[in-house]
Amino acid sequence: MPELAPAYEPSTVEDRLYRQWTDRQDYRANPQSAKPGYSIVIPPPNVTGILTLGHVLNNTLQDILARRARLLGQEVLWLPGTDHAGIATQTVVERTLKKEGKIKHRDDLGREEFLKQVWQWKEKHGGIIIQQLKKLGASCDWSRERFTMDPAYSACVQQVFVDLFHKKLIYRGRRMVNWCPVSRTALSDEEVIMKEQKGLLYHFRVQVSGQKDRFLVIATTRPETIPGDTAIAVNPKDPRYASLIGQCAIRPLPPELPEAQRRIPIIGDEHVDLEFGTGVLKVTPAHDPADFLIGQRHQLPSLEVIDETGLMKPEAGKSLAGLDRAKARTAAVEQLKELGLLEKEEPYVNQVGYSERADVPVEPRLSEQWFLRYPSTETSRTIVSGGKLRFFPERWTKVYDHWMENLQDWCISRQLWWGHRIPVWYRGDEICCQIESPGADWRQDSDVLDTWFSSWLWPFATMGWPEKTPELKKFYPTTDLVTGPDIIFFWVARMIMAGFEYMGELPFRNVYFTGLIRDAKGRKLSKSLGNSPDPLDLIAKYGADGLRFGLLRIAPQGADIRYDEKQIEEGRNFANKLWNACRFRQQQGPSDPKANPAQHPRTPFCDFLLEKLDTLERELDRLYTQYEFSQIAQALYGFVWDEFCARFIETAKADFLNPASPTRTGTLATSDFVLSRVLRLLHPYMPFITEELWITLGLGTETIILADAGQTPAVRLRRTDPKFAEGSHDSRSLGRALSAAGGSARSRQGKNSTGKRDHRLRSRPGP
RNA sequence: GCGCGCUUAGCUCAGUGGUAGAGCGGCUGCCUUACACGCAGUUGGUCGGAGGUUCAAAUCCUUCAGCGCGCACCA
Repeated sequence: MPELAPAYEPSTVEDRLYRQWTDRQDYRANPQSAKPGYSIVIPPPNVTGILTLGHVLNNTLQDILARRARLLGQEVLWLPGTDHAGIATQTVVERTLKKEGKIKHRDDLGREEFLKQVWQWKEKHGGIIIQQLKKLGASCDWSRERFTMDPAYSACVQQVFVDLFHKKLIYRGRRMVNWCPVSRTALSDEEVIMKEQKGLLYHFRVQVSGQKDRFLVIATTRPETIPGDTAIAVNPKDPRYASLIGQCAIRPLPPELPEAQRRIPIIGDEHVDLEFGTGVLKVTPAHDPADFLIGQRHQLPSLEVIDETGLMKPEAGKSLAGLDRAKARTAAVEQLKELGLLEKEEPYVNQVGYSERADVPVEPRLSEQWFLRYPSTETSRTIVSGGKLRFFPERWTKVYDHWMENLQDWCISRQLWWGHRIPVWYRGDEICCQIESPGADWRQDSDVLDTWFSSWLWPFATMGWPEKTPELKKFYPTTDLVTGPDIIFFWVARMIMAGFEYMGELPFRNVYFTGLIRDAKGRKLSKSLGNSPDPLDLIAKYGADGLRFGLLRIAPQGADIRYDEKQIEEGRNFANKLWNACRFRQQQGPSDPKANPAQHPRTPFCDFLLEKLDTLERELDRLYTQYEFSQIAQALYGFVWDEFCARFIETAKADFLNPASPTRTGTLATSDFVLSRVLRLLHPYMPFITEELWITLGLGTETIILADAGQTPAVRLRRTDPKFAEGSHDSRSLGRALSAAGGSARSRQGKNSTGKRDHRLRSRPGP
């Protein structure tokens, strides 16, 4: 038995053990197994992404659940994989090619050649995050790694599209969508982030047609869209303006146009708020969702003045044409001033939708897109509100329910190249929805599908659907899903609906929502702020176990996490503490893997520790059912540090140092028994160090991964000292008893020896 | 505007009816024969404000304030 080093050195252990585990296929899931199944599908990270602290948190939690399930004797499948991440990946590749001077725009390469470049990029960078997860100790079944653009997976996506099309849940329509002028694609409502914007509210006058002195004053935040106005709306109940309904007004821009072409109707519409602004609304059906609806109600023409890249079109007039939206705003205001029509401008704060990826204001835009009317909505809603599919923390059920109650059709087409091509074919006026091309003279729809339209199938498409595979039989529905609340609509809700629609079953039984990791100042971690530590650096510095344990100990359920490197250091310190407790045991002679304290005379301290261990296990069982991961870490920390090291080991020294002590064998047996249990309890959180100690101490010959299987019942003891046991419920009185009985050996010796170290004291600088 | 959450020691947070807790930090002393990634001590809070229920409230109720988040077609 090699002697343990004085300090735990993760770097000498981790890679070696991980290779062993992989070589021995300890993580392989066997669908034929007789054991009860336990499964998790990984939230697939972006294929070109790199590991962040958020991933560390999320995947450590999954690893804990998976390893715990293995120790409880379950057949575990933790299914890994990556996501093609349409917009994100395409943007990165396009930007890189531009930076290298190879292209100015992806059109320079053409669709086919560009896609070749993306695949090359994926091959080169695609494996990085997977390798990083391995460094973390993730016990995924890597033989089943999936990618959302695998041929089999793509076939699932296409099949689902075709199916929903024929069910008439997918349709094509010319509608107002969120348009990102940078990515030049439509977005779903979920990909738009509302941001508060400090702007100005401009009041300008429009002349009522045929009445030289009659003006209406309109308040707007977007004067650049005036050339696209096709009506002026007032509330029919508004006594100020009702009489004007049916008349016309003269749109001021573009001024060079003859007045007849700028004459627009004044209409009455309930949507207009009497209280807001002046009570008069300009209606731009082509560039505002609300105005679009008004336009439909009144059969107004749509006049597009902004193009797909966010530049003003010629229709906007000669002084605006070609300008960017933002610049056009100032220019339009200048024009109004020159025309003497600008009444006033006042500071104004409003909410503006931003593109999640490109971080620019989205432009509401009228275009031909594909939409999905969600399937299986009722079941999906009640399964959560009825508590059959459980969310942790529970409050997210309300958020989910509210969204499900107000479902809007999902815009699923994207004007991108990287993604699943829409399986729809055209020939003249004919349209055909099927996977294979109907013939050479048919042209395929050029759009691809929203990335989430593929990931919503993840729980079953990764297990071989639509075939009835043994994997699906054994592992679907999955047991737990661990993810962030930020994708509750994007992903979680949609997976539930897809699960019911295609498997007739919920996709997972429990969802655990993690918190967001923030820095010490409470800011989100981000690359641009430079406050985002590299997990691999942390692993190098503190070990994977230290990182995992340190982070988990401060990750409260349902709340954001204030990250501080100090806490990872704590994790490392804890690993070292455990290491040394085992090292000390090792120095007393070989351990007995079958140690049974009940068969030996013991001290009261042994009994107290054994009782504490029972309490700990019961407590952990309870906490696991509640997904209270930080409390589990806290309980383990307290047991190892305070109960085992500070109390038990210190008192055990009396036995260890005295070979003649009658309770020596009992103390050794207690030590072995407790360590054997504690290492297994700690293993889900700290897989590397626990395996290393397990094998080195000889507590088991095989891996600790599959060590328990529920085979170790608690040892029931008759109290060696009833009086002591009665008092033992009060840990404080025990602490006093321990001190009296001879604890704190180190401290006493330290004090006793101070006199002998006068030379050292003297050598210090004087007071 | 609607909804949700948070506010407890200097910091980060546990604690859902019964005499205020942990870790870190601070301070004092220790290289001590498992561990200085450590040990022994010690400091520290009228539990955001106000009101109420109760024998008893950090905990339940009402209300106010501050912060954060989600949803929303007031331009």
